[in-house]
Amino acid sequence: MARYCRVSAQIFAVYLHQIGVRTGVFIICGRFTLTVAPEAISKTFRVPCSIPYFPRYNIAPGQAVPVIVGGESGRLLKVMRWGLIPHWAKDASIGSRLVNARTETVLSKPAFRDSFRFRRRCLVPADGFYEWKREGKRSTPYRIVLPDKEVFAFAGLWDRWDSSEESVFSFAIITTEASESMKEIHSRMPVILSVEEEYGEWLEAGDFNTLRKLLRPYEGRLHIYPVSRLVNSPKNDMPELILEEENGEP
DNA sequence: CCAGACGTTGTT
DNA sequence: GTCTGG
DNA sequence: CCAGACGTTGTT
DNA sequence: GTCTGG
Repeated sequence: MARYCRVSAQIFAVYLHQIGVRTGVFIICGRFTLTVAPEAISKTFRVPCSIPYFPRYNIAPGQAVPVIVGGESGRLLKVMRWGLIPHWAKDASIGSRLVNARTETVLSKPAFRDSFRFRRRCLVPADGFYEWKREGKRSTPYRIVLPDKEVFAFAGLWDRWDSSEESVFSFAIITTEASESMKEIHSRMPVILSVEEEYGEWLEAGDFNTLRKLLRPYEGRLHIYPVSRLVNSPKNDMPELILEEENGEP
């Protein structure tokens, strides 16, 4: 088994560049966390995973993110940009608006339906995500994790965009209405998949009923807790962002 | 026919 | 106010 | 999601 | 690329 070491942000950026994620046109960036080791991703999603160990506490749209896609020869981990650029787009900037896709309309929207139909579906590994609760003018960030903080996946869609200069792979995260526990914070939530059967179905199923069944609010137990406002800025990416605050409102 | 959009979120 | 970038 | 920009010219 | 609006 290969061993991984923690690498600097600079080295990680170089690595992303090497595997085809260009920093020029976009990049390097909802919000969610992915702090687990590559071994955990590999084990949970049954996919070869050779990315360096680089915990991320504040992943924002526009950034390069590892996702899992299905393929003829099995699952594959691929780094993509968050913010789907449809293959027909004239320029990449549309991606900054296609960060989420609604479950309710995913089959009818031109930007998403082909990805849904033609198996350009992906799993987006995460071990938590942020939502902001609005209270008047104030908004407070919360982090949502599974009970044991284990890694899970958002249901995603991806596409490939080709310009004369480059090919960009990008994805969007599917949303649905909030579950009972999430409604305290927010009216919507990402689609969460957390067991192997769901992973397989989302990547490989051809039947729309099977797929739509997966796109429901997550009713399992969630741990929801307020975090530091430092998370507001995508520039901040450090372990302190996911600490439990002592007295409720941070 | 061509032109223009193609998306979600939340708030007023 | 609204869009783009992260 | 939030933060930050919101512009053009010409020159290095 | 494909649909909607004019």
